[in-house]
Amino acid sequence: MLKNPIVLLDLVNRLGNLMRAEFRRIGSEDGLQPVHVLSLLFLEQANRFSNTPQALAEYLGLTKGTVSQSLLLLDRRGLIERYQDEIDKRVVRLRLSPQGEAFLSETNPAGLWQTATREISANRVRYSVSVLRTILYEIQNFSGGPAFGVCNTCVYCQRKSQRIHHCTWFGERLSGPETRKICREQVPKTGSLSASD
Amino acid sequence: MLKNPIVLLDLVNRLGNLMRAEFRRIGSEDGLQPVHVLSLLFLEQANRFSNTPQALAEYLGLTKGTVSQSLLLLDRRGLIERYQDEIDKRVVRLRLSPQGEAFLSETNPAGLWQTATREISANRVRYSVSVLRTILYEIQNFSGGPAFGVCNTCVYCQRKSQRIHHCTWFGERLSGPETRKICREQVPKTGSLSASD
DNA sequence: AAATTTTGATATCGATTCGATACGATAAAG
DNA sequence: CTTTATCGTATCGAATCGATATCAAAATTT
Repeated sequence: MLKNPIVLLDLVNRLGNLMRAEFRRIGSEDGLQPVHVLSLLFLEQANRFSNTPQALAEYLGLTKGTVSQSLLLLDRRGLIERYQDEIDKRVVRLRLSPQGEAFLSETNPAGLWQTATREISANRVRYSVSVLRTILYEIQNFSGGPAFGVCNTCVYCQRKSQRIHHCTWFGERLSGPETRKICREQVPKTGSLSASD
Repeated sequence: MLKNPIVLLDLVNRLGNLMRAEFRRIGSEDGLQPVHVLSLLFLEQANRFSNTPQALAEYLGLTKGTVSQSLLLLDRRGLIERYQDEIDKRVVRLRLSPQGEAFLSETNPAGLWQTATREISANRVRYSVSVLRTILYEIQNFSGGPAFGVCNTCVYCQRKSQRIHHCTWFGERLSGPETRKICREQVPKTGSLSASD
């Protein structure tokens, strides 16, 4: 009999393929490839420690050279903006341009997914998220790359008061909204990996 | 706050990207691209109603022309065998060649995934499978393509006796092992979508 | 039974991705 | 100050991929 983890892998692959096809459809009107849509979605979610070409390359599992080309295209189309980092001048920071944000809100690449998950209870979604996140974290352990988790489920994220959080990894203050973005240095709290969070 | 279904989508995308990179690594020694490894994995699992170029194209979310090229390469490398269907002579059937099977067993493309899921309980895997399968089925409803589920969780799969099953869709007998492969016409039983199966 | 339409698969072509490699600029280490 | 490492970009060749056209077989209609 097929081992259940393999069935799960098959589902992840297939859902990935389907969403890839959906992103292709979404982007085709504007001449964008799936990788471009994925890049825009990433930049929408990445926090200020993770909005670099390098981080995007790790997120997509591609080389930085390849990603550099995709970013060039997005820049030419005016969908993203690139600017130099103040402190480390080798680093390029990325953000969505107003057009990029408009593209996402108009096309809503996740629309199909949202429709498909409408009837699924929040509990079941949360449970699945915790399982997949555990797997992601394990894969990161074995293959070295960052896991890219949501900031507020990270061991380094400390809540100082109602509104103020602090990241003990980067040693910086975080606003509330910032703690809901995804970060390349995220290390999940053990509690956030269980089904009961 | 980010809606949980979006977090789940992000995880599926990211895991898909990572496994894609892993498949690239696996195939690189033999000059195979990720899509080729995915194709071999599909053929390993597809039942005899689903081992055609068309089904593979739907599974991968690619056009049949594109898939035809990939299959040509796999054929040239001797990893798959193609043969004409007896009844419908337009249809080409696909199967792994001995070399193809050897490739999968030697490289074990799912190895990283198996390692990463080792510590996760069978229950949690099953639960996640049921959630993702529900989503997959919903996406199929909206976008038209087949869902590719495991045969024995299908409404058309009837158990006649200890060893004999029957598919009321294709109207053919099925052996036990056959009911554990994936089929393009699979329609999940409602019970198999709940968390309690 | 003949003509039409549909379906499965392949071939060709151009655009684009992607990895490998090399390169330049900045930062860090010694 | 020299060396080394890191981040990003540029170039090139191989390969994917979609669009379109074509071919053959089956299904449908007339």
